Amino acid sequence: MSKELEKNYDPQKYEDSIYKKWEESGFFNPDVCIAKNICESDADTFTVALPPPNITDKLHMGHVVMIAVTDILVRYYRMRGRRTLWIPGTDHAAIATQNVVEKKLLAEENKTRHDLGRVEFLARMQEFISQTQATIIHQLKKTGGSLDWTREAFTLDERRQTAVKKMFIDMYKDEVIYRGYRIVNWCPRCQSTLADDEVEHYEQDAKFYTFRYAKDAPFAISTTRPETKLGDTGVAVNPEDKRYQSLIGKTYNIDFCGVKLNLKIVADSGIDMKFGTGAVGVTPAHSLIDYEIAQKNDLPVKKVINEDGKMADDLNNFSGLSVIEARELVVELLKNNGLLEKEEDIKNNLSVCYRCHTAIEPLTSRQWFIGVDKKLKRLGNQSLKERAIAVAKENQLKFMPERFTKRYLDWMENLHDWCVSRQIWFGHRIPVYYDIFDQENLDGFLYLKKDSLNIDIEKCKSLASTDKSMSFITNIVPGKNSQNDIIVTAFNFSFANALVKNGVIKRGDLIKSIDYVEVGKCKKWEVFSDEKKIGDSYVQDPDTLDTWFSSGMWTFTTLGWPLKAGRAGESGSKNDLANYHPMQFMETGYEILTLWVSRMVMMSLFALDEIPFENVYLHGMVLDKHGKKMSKSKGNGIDPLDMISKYGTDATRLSLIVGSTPGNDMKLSEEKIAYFRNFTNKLWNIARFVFSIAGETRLGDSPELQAKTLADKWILELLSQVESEVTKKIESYDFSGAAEALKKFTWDEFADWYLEIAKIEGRKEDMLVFVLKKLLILWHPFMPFVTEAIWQEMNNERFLMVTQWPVQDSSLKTKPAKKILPEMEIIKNIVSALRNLRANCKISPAKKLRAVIYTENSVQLLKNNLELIKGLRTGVTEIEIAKKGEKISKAAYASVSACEIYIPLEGVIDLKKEEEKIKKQAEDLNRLIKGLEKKLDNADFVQRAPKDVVQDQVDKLELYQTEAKQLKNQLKYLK
RNA sequence: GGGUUCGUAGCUCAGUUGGUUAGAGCGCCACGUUGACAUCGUGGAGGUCAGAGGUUCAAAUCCUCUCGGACCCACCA
Repeated sequence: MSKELEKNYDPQKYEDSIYKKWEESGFFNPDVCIAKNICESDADTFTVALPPPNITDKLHMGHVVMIAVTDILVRYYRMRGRRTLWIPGTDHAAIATQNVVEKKLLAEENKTRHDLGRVEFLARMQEFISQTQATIIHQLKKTGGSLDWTREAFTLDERRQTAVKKMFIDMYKDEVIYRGYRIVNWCPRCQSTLADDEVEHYEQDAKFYTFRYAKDAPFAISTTRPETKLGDTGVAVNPEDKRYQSLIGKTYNIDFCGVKLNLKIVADSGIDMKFGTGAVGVTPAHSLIDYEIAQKNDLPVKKVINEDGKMADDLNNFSGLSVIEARELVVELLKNNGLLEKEEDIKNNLSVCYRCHTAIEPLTSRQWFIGVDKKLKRLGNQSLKERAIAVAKENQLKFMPERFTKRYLDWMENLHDWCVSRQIWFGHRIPVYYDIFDQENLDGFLYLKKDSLNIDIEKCKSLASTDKSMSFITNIVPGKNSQNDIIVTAFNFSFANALVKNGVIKRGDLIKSIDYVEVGKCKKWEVFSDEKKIGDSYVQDPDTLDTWFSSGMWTFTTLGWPLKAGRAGESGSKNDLANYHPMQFMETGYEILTLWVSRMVMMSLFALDEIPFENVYLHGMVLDKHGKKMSKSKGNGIDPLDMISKYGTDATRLSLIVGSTPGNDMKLSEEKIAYFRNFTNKLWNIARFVFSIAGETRLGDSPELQAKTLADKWILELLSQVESEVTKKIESYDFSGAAEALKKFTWDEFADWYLEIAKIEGRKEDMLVFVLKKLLILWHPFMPFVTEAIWQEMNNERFLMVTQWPVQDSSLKTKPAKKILPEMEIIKNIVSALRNLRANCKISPAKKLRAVIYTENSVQLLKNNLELIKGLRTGVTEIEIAKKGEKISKAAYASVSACEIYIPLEGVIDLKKEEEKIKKQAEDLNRLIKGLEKKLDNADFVQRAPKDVVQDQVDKLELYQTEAKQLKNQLKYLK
């Protein structure tokens, strides 16, 4: 009785149930593998953290690449007996996710987050997450990644919150984190700061204005942004510039469009004398470069654009105008007063927010920074930047492909302090607290939640009138302050203090009802994580941390940090940090090398003084078949889940592996995926055939193997070659090459030759089962589902997933020999030649033919394998074999492997046509021969080239000459 | 402006330190359906390796330049 498989492999039928079985087996978890003796407790580790997909994402092809690549290695090393751990999780992606929910809120309820308030808004966020997070996790499981779900993490869950707080506090204590008043990238729409690399640049048409500030100004300046000139506090010139040298150091009081400017002329060698007028208005509050010039020259910083993208209060006519309106007004006034000297069209780069594409405003703001140049005792008196550079230079941290090391180093070397505070609500809130009743300079305001306090307004008014330093506002006009749409009452700190002192409000009640505080004005703060300490007296900083702060900690928070490291060699997740850090591998797209990878390195170095991972493999982008980026708006994206349900996970994954190289973009088409679906089906049918030959009872056994025939020896030899080739290629990250070598063996050798031979020779149960099993093992990392499905059908008790990878015999040659088992090659060559002759002469395969083969040395070999030659679809039913014989005329002739083959053709085809074809072939060959002869006549070549190369050429020439002779013979015999 | 990367058959791409007649899949053409597989088989046509120069006995491969595409970084005040 043989077991029968379905005619076609149906991935839908197997994938989900197999994944469930794997999960239930616990083998994704190294602790279970150790307990069940799949690996030793002190085996080498292979640890990876899955780059956590954003919770708002759907899975895209990039994710599948990442999983396919990593899963190949994870499964491979698991089968090799390493302690293998791959930790899954999701990322809260602060700004991105908040944007999605805010858009939704606006569309569905026409509300902003301020309408809801922080608590209610975060509740909505939570609601949203609970749906989307489940989606992405479900999708991750569909990809077949062998992830240890018992260790699943989320960048904003409770453990990560504890870790982030500790990290912040530790960094603060070491003065790596500091509070600074600096120029930052501000997105007026997101109402938040952005990191430098979250800003994108687009070229646009702009006007370049050249003008004098006023009639009495002794210089003209040029700018594309005249409105910012309201904030100028200086004018910079090149110290070499003779036009302005005499002015350096002087100060001018100027009326610029009705606004008083106090401009000091300073020298800066960075100024290009040839560009514009050679004099640059310095706007410290709204340009990074100007800010730096201002710092060097002690110029004051004057902020003229507010966080809402509108002009500041004290600019008379300009106040409250948008940036664009202000620009138009400035230009108009300049024109009216005859101050505008030039107006040119130029191209310049507009900076926009990478999330919402709103133009960003550089402006000064009080923010939290990570000082990358701060020397740290814990890092041997090196800075984060220095250590992060050193680990890459010392090759502790390796990149694949290597060229990305350079990009990493370039980026690191130019790194500025990193602004980590974000003015959004969704994320890790900064653990900084302010006692607003204990501020030396109480000029800040606090805004109350709508209807949160019942206060006697009249009483407040009378209280306020007693002291000039106290003020309060009610019913603020919406829009004047970006935070105030819902605010009806605001106090300054002095007034709040007075209210508490006079018993109008209880301190705790006041703090509870605060919606927003201008903590930027506070000069004292505390940093701690102690919930009890917070009590009723502190206001927490409203800001949250840059999303990369927490995702930068991913590699060690997923292993339990800040819990103690635990004990290496002992099982259980409490020992993860000791057992599995640093990780061995990180796989991600090259586009976030700087955004994320570099941050993980710094965070890990700070927390543990260890690199987060040893190897970084960067994959390219998946483009559509025309080489365009896949995007939702273009609608050219290929949805991996559609592909998975249509063609199966294995085919989808393989299509992303074969034909792609690390670091390079790849084009993907549905046809390519379909091709690999065909291949999974081919493998399935190989198994189906083996099952039909070998009885069911035998499938589970590991038969004692006996190679009985030539073909048996040949296929085993090939198999062992391919084993070592695949192993080698996986370890050197050549997944495409490994899969191709395997595919070649599977399809071109095993299926096309050996299975056909098996049908003829018969009694191959053991051989077929043996090779099939090996094939399943070798294919498993690449195609986990179909291989496991077949394995399970073979009644194997153990999972294929934890079956041992064949251990390599190190004596095996690394390069496959050109010809394995020459006798088998002779047979194959003859079969090919027979097919070839027939096809060339366009003889229908149905037409039975007779052949005559003359051979000096292989008579016995051919006679032994006569049935093979006849049976392997040559359509030759009668073969005469002899050492030598009489010449045969009017026959197709071929000579391979020292065998002369004749197929009498009289009455079968048009002999004249055939003759012409052969003549043409002979001409081509002669050309090759002449070339080769010339090469061998060249003394330089013969002397200098390696001997084996020369020998190759000599052999080749001989071969050609023989072939040429054969063609002559062909002509001869055709007549 | 600085840097990276790519340009190989009609299409999508391999081609590892220079060394067989530059490979594969799709598509195309011809023939076929044989005891697993039409999601299949056999055979074939198709390339001056973007262009020019150089190094070398030997270049798709190394160097220089040009053209064309993609990307990264910096940035014009």
